[in-house]
Amino acid sequence: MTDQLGRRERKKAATRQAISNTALAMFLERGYDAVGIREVAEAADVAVTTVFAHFPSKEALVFDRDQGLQDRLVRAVSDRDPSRSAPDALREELHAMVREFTPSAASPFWQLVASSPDLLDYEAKMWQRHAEALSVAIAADFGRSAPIPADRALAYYVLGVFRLAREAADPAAAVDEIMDLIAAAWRAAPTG
Amino acid sequence: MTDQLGRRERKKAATRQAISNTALAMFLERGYDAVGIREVAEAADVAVTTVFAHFPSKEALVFDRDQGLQDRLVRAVSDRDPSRSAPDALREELHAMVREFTPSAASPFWQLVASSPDLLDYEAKMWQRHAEALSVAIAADFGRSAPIPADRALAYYVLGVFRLAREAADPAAAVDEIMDLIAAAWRAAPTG
DNA sequence: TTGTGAAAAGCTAACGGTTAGCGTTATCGT
DNA sequence: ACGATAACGCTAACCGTTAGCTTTTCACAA
Repeated sequence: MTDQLGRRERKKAATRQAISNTALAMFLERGYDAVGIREVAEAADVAVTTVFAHFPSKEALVFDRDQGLQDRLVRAVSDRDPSRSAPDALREELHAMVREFTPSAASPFWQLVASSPDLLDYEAKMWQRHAEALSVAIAADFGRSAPIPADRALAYYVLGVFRLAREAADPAAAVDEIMDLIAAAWRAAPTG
Repeated sequence: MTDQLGRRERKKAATRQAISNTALAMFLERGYDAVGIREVAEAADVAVTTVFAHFPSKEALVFDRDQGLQDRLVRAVSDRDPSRSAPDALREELHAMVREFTPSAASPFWQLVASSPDLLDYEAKMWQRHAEALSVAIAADFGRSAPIPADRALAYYVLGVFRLAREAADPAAAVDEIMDLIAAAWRAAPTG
């Protein structure tokens, strides 16, 4: 578990963890807007500048955990069983994701995110950052080496399912309803 | 032109115009980031608090002009010649909009917007604010009194065309390419 | 072991957008 | 003419964020 990391990098990672843990705990306890960066730094016993040395923004403190979630859709396309269509693989993955983050069984974490417009905006941009990667995977699925606008559009639509489904009364049903639209659009996309 | 407005409201409107005009001129001349709110207030000869009494944010100063642009897509659906399909009407409207704001013949105003991430974000949110209105119009087109997730998805897709087309090498071709996808999705949407 | 360079962390001070609190003036309805 | 209130102003601050510069801590080689 000591990972062959030098003392230096271990301490750096520890500082980062301490800041992130402290911040998340404070946000969950008192609310995102009610806790300032200066307070977080104070509680973690570091300087404000150190906080920003590890995290590019206040919002990034919150989302330090669920890294890797973003790549699930890309992998669902790229690493799928070749016998399945890409839209089918995406549909299943989206079902799983929505099941985890559905508002009824909402974890405190997602309630926190939902409580702040800043965090919702930041989350939306996190997804958009992966739109390009997903569009490349989709282009490859069509046999293209680079994405055309139609590929980017499909990626944009798939990434939107999560948001739209979360806001729907029945998220699981919404995933199917919307994926039916996307599957139809997929069939209409230029091939080769 | 005096509009039976009282002196009070005329003065208020005049102040608002003065602030907006001054700000936009300064932004265009020196760049959005290089001009601070305090400078704008100074140049317009008002207090900083007065600026924020008229505009909710610095970004809103820039977009005070092109109000009404947002409703074009909603009107394209609601007020169209009944002989045409909604996707066809939207396609034409989107072609017109992309023609006006294409980067080649970009007006200084749109160059200003493109120069600042803050302004691009704000613009994106302006569109999203109209997603609900467009989804209602689309639901009505299907004979529904309230939008279902599929309607919201279609609205989301149509609003995305503008952004995707602007980033494409050939914006006009991209509009057609993407609208073909949307038309296919439209056909797959639940009816009634 | 010691010296050296660099990464990590710290401090101070500020900037720019935004807001709260509170007073002042002008205008409106009666 | 008068009281209510909208519009505006001033001051002072808060908050996220960054620049500039110093100090601590480690890695590595002489």
